[in-house]
Order: sequence, then structure tokens, then C-alpha cells
Amino acid sequence: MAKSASLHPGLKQLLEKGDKLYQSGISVDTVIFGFHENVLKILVLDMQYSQKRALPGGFIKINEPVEDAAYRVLQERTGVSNIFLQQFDVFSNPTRSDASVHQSRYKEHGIKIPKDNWLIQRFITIGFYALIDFTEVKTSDSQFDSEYCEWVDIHKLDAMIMDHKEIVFKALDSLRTQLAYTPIGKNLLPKKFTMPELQKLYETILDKKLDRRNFQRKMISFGILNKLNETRKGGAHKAPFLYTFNDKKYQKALKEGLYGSW
Amino acid sequence: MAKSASLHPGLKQLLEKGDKLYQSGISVDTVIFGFHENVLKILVLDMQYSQKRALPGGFIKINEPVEDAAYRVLQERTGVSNIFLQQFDVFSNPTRSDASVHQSRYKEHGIKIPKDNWLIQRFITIGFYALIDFTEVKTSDSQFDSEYCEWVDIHKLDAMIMDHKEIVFKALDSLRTQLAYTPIGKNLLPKKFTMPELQKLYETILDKKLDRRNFQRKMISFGILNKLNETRKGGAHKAPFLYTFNDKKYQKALKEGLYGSW
DNA sequence: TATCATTGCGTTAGTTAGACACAATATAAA
DNA sequence: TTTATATTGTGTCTAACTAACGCAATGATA
Repeated sequence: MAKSASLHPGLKQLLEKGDKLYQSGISVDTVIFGFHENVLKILVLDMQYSQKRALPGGFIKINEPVEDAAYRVLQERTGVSNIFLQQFDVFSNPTRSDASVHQSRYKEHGIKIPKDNWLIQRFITIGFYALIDFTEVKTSDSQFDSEYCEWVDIHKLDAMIMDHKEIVFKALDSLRTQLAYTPIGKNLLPKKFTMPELQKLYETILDKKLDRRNFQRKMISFGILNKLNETRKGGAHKAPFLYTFNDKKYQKALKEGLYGSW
Repeated sequence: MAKSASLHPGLKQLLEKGDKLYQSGISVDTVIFGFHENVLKILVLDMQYSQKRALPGGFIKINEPVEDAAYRVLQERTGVSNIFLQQFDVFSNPTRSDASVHQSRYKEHGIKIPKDNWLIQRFITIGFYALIDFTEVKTSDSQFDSEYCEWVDIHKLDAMIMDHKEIVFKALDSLRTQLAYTPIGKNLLPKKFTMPELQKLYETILDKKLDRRNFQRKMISFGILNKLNETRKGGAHKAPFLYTFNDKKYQKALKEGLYGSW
């Protein structure tokens, strides 16, 4: 069970110098959404020292903006840089922190965290959600031992530590709201995609069937798509056209917002 | 210039025991909106020891949720309890903190804050905005000396400390967005109000003229208003009917959202 | 009593959303 | 090679909604 693991220097440093390196009592946690095989998934941490999953999160360096901290964590975990990142809420329930999570992480290395260590205190966490192209992510190992990232169907989430499940559902809720006035998809889909694929993405996020023909009309009316002269062959039926996003217009729509409701 | 002021015990405690009482490096700041004489105003702190204004803000007690901290500050400053409070963003620019603000506050009492005091560090602040019925607020003196609250036209804002002006404009932006899918007005208007008054509120927040007749139709279609059998006489012309909000339906709309865009 | 700005209620044209029809087509089955 | 089948592309229709505007009623003022 307890594998003999050498203590990663980062972990040691975190314990001893964390209070000098990081803002005290604040963390960031990110819900990373990806879309694969018509399923909305999130990237969670699987930890050998715990049955429960965790959101990828981290601390905020002294002199680091919160957004940079979230972005840094994201890059460490996914290697991807084309990311849509959005702060959506703050989680501050005084009882949300759970020292035992840190304890078991260090216990694996035979270390007991002193009670007065900076890690053992109440943490307020700032929640972000990220949209990532599933195909670009290498779920590489963490910089720490015994932790690796894994995509999980958002509807099949097992137990998560602390209030991370609440964070996930709030993130999903914010994403749904965002869908109404912001273009979505650029970061969740490959460069080229078909209209049915885009529609599946919307249907999955909204958890709701949409009319194929009305969806297409509305989507095109936004003016953020380029229709290509290629089709995606290989499916068992009529080959749908491929599209890309018109980057310029997409960015403009991100800034100025769309209007429609779904 | 330097008035001889006795050091308020709260101020002394803040300096000496702040690090034990409050979460370190985190604060809340609230943009308090009010509506009076067809002008959108915010409640700002006027401080004798500074030319600049400040947002009412405060620190987060150990074991206090962030929302409670914001609410507590709000009550201290306004005495009002029927408040709509909404967290909207986090401000974390590492250079946003300005020790000189604290220094001049204490300097008034002849105290120089030690450089290693907990107040002299980078603070991340969580931004809230609040909607308050102007008529219910007593802009009472603060619990501290030399500070009092004052309503200021949002379009005539003078200099503010640190990044408080940015916080104000982001709050206004969030309020505008919110207007599209949430009912507004219950906390900004007196119990009874007329349709033109409600419209002025919307126009002021959106900074945009709306058609009187279409506004009325849409507002009524939301089903959150009770039309009373009274009119507001005294104006120089036809007396408009008075309305109240239907509390039950208003709360429901708050939860479930409206739809329309303005 | 007449004036006048404002309010309440109504109309119309143009646009959009939602539901559905039908032909075209890429593969699989016959 | 032909046929079957599910899916895609395009189009139509109706109901609902939005935006712009008309007009009579009203309450204070002159």
C-alpha cells in the first residue's frame, strides 16, 4: 500500500518555505473542461494517497496576480497554452479546509505536518474554470509524486476532497450562463469541426436537445464561423462540412458578447 | 492640519492583533449603489487624512465566510439590512496595495506602522457590489474617527485610492450585465414606485434611453410587479400609478433568471 | 377653463424562434 | 452493382416577439 517514495524537493520546500513564497491562506482551484466522444469531461487529480479526487489547484506566489497563478497551475498540469480561463467564484466556507488532505499527502513520505505549519490553516480558494482542447492535452505526471491527471465524465464524478464537488457544479453552472452571451467552442474543439460536433458540444453543456436546423441557422448568424470546402468523410452517412472559427470575429464576439439564449 | 485625535481602540487593535483576528492578505471591498434624484450614486468613504476617496471595505475574520465579511462591513457603514449583495470579481494586481494609505490613516494619530506589520503587505481584495434603497441609509459616522460615508454621483467620481476606481467601473459593468437576466430595483427603490421611476433607474444604469411604452410592456410581462390602486400625485402632470414588487415572484425571478436583453 | 407635458393603452411592420418538410449523399447491406 | 438507411443541407411556415409610433386621458398650472 504505502509505496516507498522519496520526498520530492518541491513538497519539502512547500512545507518549509511556503509561507515565504506564497500568499497566506489563499489558493486557486480550476475546473478544466474538455470535450471528447460527445462527453463533457473535467481533468481531476488522482492521488495514490487518497481515494478521493481533487481539482488541480495551487497557491499564489507573492507578487503574482491570481490569474497568473491559475494559468501557471494549468500549464503545469496540461502543457497546453491555448486556454480559455475564467474566474467565476470564491469559496470561503470557514470549514472547507481539511488538514487531513495535506497530512495524508505527506504521510506517504513519512512526514507529519506540524500543527503550526502554514498549510494547516483555513484557506479561501478562488475558483476558475478553463476550456481546453481535449486532443492537445498530455495528462502528464505532476511535478509531485503519486499524482496524475485524468479525464473524468462530469456526470460520473466520484468522491472529491473538501468542497471540490461543489466547485465543479458551480463552474458548470457558470459555464452554462456564459454560453448565452459568449461564443464557446474555440478552446473545446479541434481546429476543424463539423456543425453536428459543435451542436453536440452545446447540447452536452446545456444538457438539452436542440433542433439541428435552427441551431445551424443561429450559429451561422453569429458570423464567427468559416465554412470550409471540405467534408468529414468516414461517418456512415452523408459527410458534413467542416468549419473553423473566424478568429478575428470570434475574439470580437468574446469581448462584445452575443445575445441569444438557448 | 493634523487634528489632535485620540486613537480609536479599534484602530489600535487592528494594528496589534489584526494578524490574529483576520485572514492575512485578503480584504473585501464593496461598491454600494444607490439611486436618488435620477442619479446612480455610490457610497464612498471620505477621509480627513487623505484627499482621495475609498470604497467601504474591511477584513475577513478568521472563521468568517467572505460574504459575511462583506455584509458586516455594509451594515457597519449603512445600518441597512435589506441589501442585495453580489460578489463579482477578485482584484489581485501585486502592485495594487499601497501602504501609504494605512500610514496616513495612522499618522493622524501620531503612529507609524512598523514595516513588518501585517497591514504592510500585498492584499488581494474580493469585490462585491451592493444595491441599497437610498432612503433607508443613514450615512452615519464610521466606528473609526475621521471617516464618514458620502453618496457620490458615479459619473462625478473624484480620485480614489489604489485601484478602487477600477473596482467601481468593473462593478458597474457587472451590474449592467446582471440587468439582462436578473430583476433589479427591489433594493434600489422605495417600496412603492412608479413606472417612470423604475424606467429611469434602468436608463441610468444602462446609460441609454428606453422607449417608455415598450419598457412598461416588458416589465409587466415579467410578472414581478403589483399594480396598486394609487397614483403618485404632485407631479405637474398626469399622475402615474404606483407599483410594488411581488416579493414571491421577484425572488423566484432572482433565482431562475429573466431572459430579455435591453 | 384652456394649456401642456406626461401617462395609459393600443397598433403596426419587421424580425426572430420553433417546428417541420424534403431532397442530397456517404456508407453499409443486399 | 444496386438498394437501403441514417444523416446532412436547405427551405418553408406560423406564432411570438421587438421596435417604432399614434392617440386619448389626466392633473397641475396659467
